[in-house]
Amino acid sequence: MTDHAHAFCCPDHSGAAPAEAILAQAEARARARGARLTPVRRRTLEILLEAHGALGAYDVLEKLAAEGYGTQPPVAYRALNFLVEHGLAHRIRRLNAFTACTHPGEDHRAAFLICAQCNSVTEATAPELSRALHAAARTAGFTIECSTIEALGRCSACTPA
Amino acid sequence: MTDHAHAFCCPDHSGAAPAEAILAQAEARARARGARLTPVRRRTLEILLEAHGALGAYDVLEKLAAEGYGTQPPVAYRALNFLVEHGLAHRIRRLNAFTACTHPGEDHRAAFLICAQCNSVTEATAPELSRALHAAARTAGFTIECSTIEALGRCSACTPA
DNA sequence: GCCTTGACTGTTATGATATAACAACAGATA
DNA sequence: TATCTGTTGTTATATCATAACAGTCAAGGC
Ligand SMILES: [Zn+2]
Ligand SMILES: [Zn+2]
Ligand SMILES: [Zn+2]
Ligand SMILES: [Zn+2]
Repeated sequence: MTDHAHAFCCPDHSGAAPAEAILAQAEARARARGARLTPVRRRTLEILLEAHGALGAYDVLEKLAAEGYGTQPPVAYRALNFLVEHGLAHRIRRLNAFTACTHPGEDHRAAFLICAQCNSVTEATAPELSRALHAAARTAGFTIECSTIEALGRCSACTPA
Repeated sequence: MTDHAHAFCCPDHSGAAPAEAILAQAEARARARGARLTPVRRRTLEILLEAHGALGAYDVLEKLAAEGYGTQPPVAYRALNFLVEHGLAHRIRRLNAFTACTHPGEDHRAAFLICAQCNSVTEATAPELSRALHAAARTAGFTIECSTIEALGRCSACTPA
């Protein structure tokens, strides 16, 4: 499990309310792009939303399998990749894991803040950051297609006051 | 092979000269930190420096093994992790690969520009970028310990004029 | 001198992550 | 109906990474 059991660690998951709103947004976004949020895909997104922190593909697979979906790795990877391609989830490379996008619909270039203590992953929208990266790339004559920004450290809940 | 054979693709490797300078810097830096740049470790760094683009651990292992060093994965991973820990190499997470640091000695937080066409990896020092990331984190009450910034796209050599 | 210690290198074995290739099916379309 | 496309599922395999243990060697204490 890439997950963890700690309570009240993830600011974004302190209430269950936003999950439904995010699912509705996701549904709308998928439809708008001509993509189908099929049962496995939707359930995969729900699983990510239910999780505190990011989940590994095999963690997701375990849950899907237990619910009667396919039992083999491609089932999870396909659903996860679909979600990532459509901006409904993000891949956290440092963790070899995935997390639901906390604000789908917006066209965002986010940075991920990974808490080394409670494993929570916070998605920080940072337009300035994106701008700085593009500027640095331009200086090198490099054209960015996509980027990954991840930081490891302590979240606010895990930082002693 | 994570490597590639394309000629004149990597601006940083167009001449062989800098490699020796970097090795000398690396040696100095290691000694200054009380670390030993042993034969395997040094050779591993050389292998990374000789490579265009980043190399996977098993690519490095293959070369080490061919030269009489150990033949098993831990040999490569240990040397690579040593180099990363001492700032002499970097891990490129998107590629599951490693690249030599092109300017060891400086205490830098770099961004990596990965060319999707020629596989070259350019290390861009970007103080503003680092500053923006720390600012974004601070807003979220997050304290950064270390960070990863990687961009995928086209390098200058692979961009049609 | 000789023994202990700690860092280093090598091994075997295993674990964790990810994809290729193929078969079956369902809804859309002509 | 026949066909096409996208989706799901499977088996098998590839790729990346680490745990645990054994042998080597040089430095420092006795
Ligand atoms: Zn997002
Ligand atoms: Zn935390
Ligand atoms: Zn560097
Ligand atoms: Zn290129």
